[in-house]
Amino acid sequence: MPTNPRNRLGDLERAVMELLWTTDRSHPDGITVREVHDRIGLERGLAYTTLMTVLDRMAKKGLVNRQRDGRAWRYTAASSREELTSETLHHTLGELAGDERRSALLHFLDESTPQELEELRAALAELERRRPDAAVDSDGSSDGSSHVSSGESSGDTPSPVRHRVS
Amino acid sequence: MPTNPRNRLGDLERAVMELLWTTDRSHPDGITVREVHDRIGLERGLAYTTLMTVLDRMAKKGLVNRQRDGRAWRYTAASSREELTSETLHHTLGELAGDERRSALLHFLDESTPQELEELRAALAELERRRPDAAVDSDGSSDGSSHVSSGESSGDTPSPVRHRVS
DNA sequence: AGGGTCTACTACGTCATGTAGTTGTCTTGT
DNA sequence: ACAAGACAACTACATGACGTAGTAGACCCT
Repeated sequence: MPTNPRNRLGDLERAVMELLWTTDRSHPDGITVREVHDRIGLERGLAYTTLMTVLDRMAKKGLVNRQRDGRAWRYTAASSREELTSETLHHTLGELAGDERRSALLHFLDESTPQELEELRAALAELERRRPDAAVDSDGSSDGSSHVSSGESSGDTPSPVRHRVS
Repeated sequence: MPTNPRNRLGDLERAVMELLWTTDRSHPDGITVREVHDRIGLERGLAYTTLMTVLDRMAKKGLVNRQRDGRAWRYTAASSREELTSETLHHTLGELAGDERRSALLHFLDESTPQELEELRAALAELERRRPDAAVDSDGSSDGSSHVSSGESSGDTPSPVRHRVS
C-alpha cells in the first residue's frame, strides 16, 4: 500500500474502484479483467485490453491489489472507499496550519447541509462511543493505539470467468 | 468564480496561491507578475515569463482575479485558502452517498489526532454560536440563508513595481 | 488443430503543468 | 529623443497521467 502522492482518480479508474468496492463482499478474492470489462467496459464500448491496461496501472500504483488465479489476475481494491476518502480529507487538511485548519473547518461546516452536520455529529458521537479516549479532554495526550474497525458493506454479483482462468 | 471541475493545483500554482493569500492583506489590490516573480520565481530560477504564463492560465481558470493597473495586471486570489479547502472537502464528500459519507467520516475522525478532533469540535461549537439554526434539531429544515463571515488573516510586504506599471 | 482467453508490451492522443522564447508596445531615465 | 527595461500576448516544447487499443505469444479446452 504505497499510498502514492499526487493521488487523484481518473474517470475510468474511479468507475473501476466503484465496481471493486461494490463486489468486494461477494467476491473476496477479487474479480478478473474479464469481469470488470463485462461490467463497465462493454456498456462503454471499451476494448478488453483497455481495462487490462487500466487495472495493470492501478495495481502498479497501489490502488488495487491482485493475486494470481491460474493465468489470470484477480483484483481487489487496496483501500475501502471510506479509507480513501478519509485519506483525501486528511491530505486536504494536512496542507494547513492549525489555525488555518480551524478556519477552514468553520467554512466547511458553514457550507454544509443540516444533514451533513448531523452525519458529522453522529460520526463524532459514534467515535466517542467506541473510543472513549477520543472524547473531549482538552489535553492532547493519547498513545494513539486504539482504533475502530467497521463492519457494513454492500454486495453484487458479476458473472464468473469465461473459459478457464483457474 | 467558475469553480472549475477537475480542480487540483500544481506545485507552482500552489506556491502562487500561497503568496497571494499571504499578501492579500497588505495588497488588497493584488500584486503584479513582477512581484510574484521576485518572491517565488527568482529563488527557483524561473523566468519572468513562466510566472506570467502561469498567472495568465490561473486567471483563465478562475483561480485568481486580475485587474488592470496601467499596462500591468494585478492579481488576487479568487478564493481564500479556507474557501478552497472547504470546497475540496465538500467535493470529496460529495461523491459519497449518505451512509457512505457517515462511514467515511467515522474513518476520518478515527484517524485524526486529538488536536484535530478538538479543532473540529471547536469549529462546530463556533458555528452553533454564530448560527443557532445550525445547531442540532434532528429535522432538516433550514432556509439556508444565514452565513458566517470570518475575519482574521496574515500579512507581508513584497516590494513595489519596477519601472512604471501605473 | 483451432478458437477463445490471458498477460505483457508497445503505442498514440489529449490534457494539465512547468518552463520559456519572441514580438511588439509602452514608459521612463538620461 | 532614444535606448533600456517592463509588460502582455502568443507560441512552443517537455513531461506525466489517463484513456484507449493493437500485437505477440503462451495456454487451454473441445
